[in-house]
Amino acid sequence: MRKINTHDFKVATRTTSREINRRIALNLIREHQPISRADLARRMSVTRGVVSVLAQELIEQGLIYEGATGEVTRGRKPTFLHIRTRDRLAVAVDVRFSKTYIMLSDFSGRQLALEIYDTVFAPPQFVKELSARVKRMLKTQGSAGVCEGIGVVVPGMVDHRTGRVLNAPTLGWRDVDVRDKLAAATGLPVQIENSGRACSLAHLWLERGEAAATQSFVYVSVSDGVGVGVVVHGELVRGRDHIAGEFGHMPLSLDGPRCLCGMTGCWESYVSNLATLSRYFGWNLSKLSPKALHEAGRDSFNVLDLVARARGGDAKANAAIQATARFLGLGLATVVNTLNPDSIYLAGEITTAWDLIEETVRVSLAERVLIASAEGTPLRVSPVQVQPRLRGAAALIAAPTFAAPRVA
Amino acid sequence: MRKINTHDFKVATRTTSREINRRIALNLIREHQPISRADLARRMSVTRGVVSVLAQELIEQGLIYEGATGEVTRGRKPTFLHIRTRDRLAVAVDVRFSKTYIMLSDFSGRQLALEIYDTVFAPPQFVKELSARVKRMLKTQGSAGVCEGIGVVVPGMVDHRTGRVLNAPTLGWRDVDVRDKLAAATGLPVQIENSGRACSLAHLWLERGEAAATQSFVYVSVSDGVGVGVVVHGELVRGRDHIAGEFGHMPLSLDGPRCLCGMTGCWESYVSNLATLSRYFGWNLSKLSPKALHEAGRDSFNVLDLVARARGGDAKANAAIQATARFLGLGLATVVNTLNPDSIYLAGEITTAWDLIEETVRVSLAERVLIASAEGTPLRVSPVQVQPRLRGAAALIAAPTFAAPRVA
DNA sequence: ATATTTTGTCCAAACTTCGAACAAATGCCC
DNA sequence: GGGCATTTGTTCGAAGTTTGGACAAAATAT
Repeated sequence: MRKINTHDFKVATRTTSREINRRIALNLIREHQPISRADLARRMSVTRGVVSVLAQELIEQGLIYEGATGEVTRGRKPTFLHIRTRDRLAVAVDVRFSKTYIMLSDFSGRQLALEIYDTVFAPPQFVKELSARVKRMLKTQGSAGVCEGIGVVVPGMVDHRTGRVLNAPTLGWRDVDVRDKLAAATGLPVQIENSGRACSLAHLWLERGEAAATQSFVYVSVSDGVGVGVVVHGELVRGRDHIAGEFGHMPLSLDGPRCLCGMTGCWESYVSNLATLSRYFGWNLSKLSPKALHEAGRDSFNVLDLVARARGGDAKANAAIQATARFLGLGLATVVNTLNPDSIYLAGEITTAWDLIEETVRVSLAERVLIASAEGTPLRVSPVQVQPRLRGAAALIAAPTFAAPRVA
Repeated sequence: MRKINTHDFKVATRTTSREINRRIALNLIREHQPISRADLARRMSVTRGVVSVLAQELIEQGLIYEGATGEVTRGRKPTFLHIRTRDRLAVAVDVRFSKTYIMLSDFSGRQLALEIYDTVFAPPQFVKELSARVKRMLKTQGSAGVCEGIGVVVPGMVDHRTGRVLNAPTLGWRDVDVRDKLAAATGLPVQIENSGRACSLAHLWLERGEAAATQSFVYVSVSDGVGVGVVVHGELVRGRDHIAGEFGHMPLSLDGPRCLCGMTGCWESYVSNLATLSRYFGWNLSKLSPKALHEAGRDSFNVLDLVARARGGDAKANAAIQATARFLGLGLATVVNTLNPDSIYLAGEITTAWDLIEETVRVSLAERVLIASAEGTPLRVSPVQVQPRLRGAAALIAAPTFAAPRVA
């Protein structure tokens, strides 16, 4: 039950009904393709006549196409409808401390090309280098279709509306305009988003199958920091100042370990890769300088190695991982108690040890969850190889095509 | 940008546009009444012809009525349209440990009658007593209009969909069916909701003026416990297990004081009325038995008295209040970091000392908020006398009349 | 008195969905 | 092979919408 915003509403015109139904049809085709008009009509509970017109319009708009005819036991063979995603392209960019990733993707999130290079930090050079590489990639690899925009994912706080990077400590960026500069250099529309939120967008817009059914979920990505994307009622929550989802900096204990953000006791300071490694090596985070902390995090030995040692029987490694798992669960309990999502998705290096830590996470989660039924909140691990950040960047461009029309 | 739920959508029919626009018109009339058709047409950017038809239908449905003609400098005088709320009634019930409150309210949340009696705990007797009183109240005071339902607010966890009280520790209720029993006894539709969430509903649906503009806010009610209602994009978040909003039990420090819920270090255990009083009297909560805790909370000396002493120059009283204010701000920081609402509304006895504590709350909030702009999140105190819980109960019944139609 | 302005209604045009009829395509049965 | 049933996809009139403009009514300004 949504309240109408009397300061920002949209009245229905005589074409609104058609717009709504066209968009519903598009999403049903996306989910059930290949699908016939008759089948679509049954799913929508409208007459085949209406679907015929809707399909015609979607074909004219280039959003779907007619494919082969299907087989049925009796009667006229249906002509199948398909989503046109193959030749609609997006460039996805993931800027990280060490490397910048450029992926050419189609609108279904499928990877067509991938390029990795050392991140350039100075914003003007960053834009110059990136736009040159994007243009080259589109020239050599983009013959399959038309590129409709560039999605950029940044580890830090981003004002998605204005396209400015408010604060990305690992890159050393403060209030930097990336979107407009990059748009000017490439001539393509650019969208920019925080990495945690981008991952949730990837899940919301590009995931297929049963996972696509949840309209309210939280995506928690644990790596150098803890990135979180919150999706409520099928919509990403960005918030007044575009910082919604920063669960990483809620306190587990106000006087806990020192966090990179400058505060103490943040969830992130208990579960980040650095925290996990610190437990193993016995580092005292509060005593290390910020610079030393960063270098420690970039060390050649990382959490994946630690997981390997734990699997190899290293008890100390396992203990470090289990401790992280425990704090992961305790923090997730707050996510469950406050947002009570349909499910929680986890990503990051530590999740490669999911079989080792699931029990510990669940037990500690249950410890601080208020009612028993909420202990059953599904926890799902999103596999590392799907590159949620890059897919999220692509989703920034692809999503508007499939979103519900704004109404009332 | 909302994703369409392909498993639960609603196609547009030929009457959908009209439904949408009728509902928009209704809400605009509600906000700007008295308002003429012509003015409404300008606000909606549609022709007066359309508004004429919409208004006619709303009149036939009994949702609005024509009032006096207005004054205008030139031209034909407009006939004003008004919302019909005076003769549409709801019964609001607030069940608390000591007393049960019954309010007869119109659809604008205005109080027509109020009855207070000692709470009956045994569920069957509770329903019997309550339904008898409701019926009597409607007979004696309800001549002004038609009662369209009963809204019940309970201090505990509630499954709003099934109408069951999952767990209300202060009442000693576990998995009790209230809604259907009460509906059967009175013959009226019954809605039931948790008190924190109900307060946010009151704010969302019954507040007038600028406060009504925020579509994303958090309502924090501090009394025996901490009740929180989360509204995102104009819609209350209930969650998978109907526990969304339980910020009261997120940890500030995992090894903090014992909470009534059985866990330790919950925000509630730092800022509840009991916690504030304990600081003043030097109680050790962890050592008191649950029963003693309850009795301490029911003592004759309460937070209002403590505030009075602080105003009177009692330094110890002031210190206790300031400590609570500090923890209030630290907890609110997590609300800001995770949901980043447009504004936060505060209620409860402690807010009567807002002039004394605002600075402390703001400073500690700023301490743990991630970016400077978010420190400016408006904190507003909702005055005690407006009875947010009872208004929330009324909102449960009144809201469906004004909600946006479900579409796509 | 007349002109001007504003409100509210009315009507044809354009655009929807809805329901039913119809043509096309295919398999089954004799 | 011919008829029949079944399914798909299109077409068309009916009914419900907004759109844009015309028009009457009502009130003030000149």
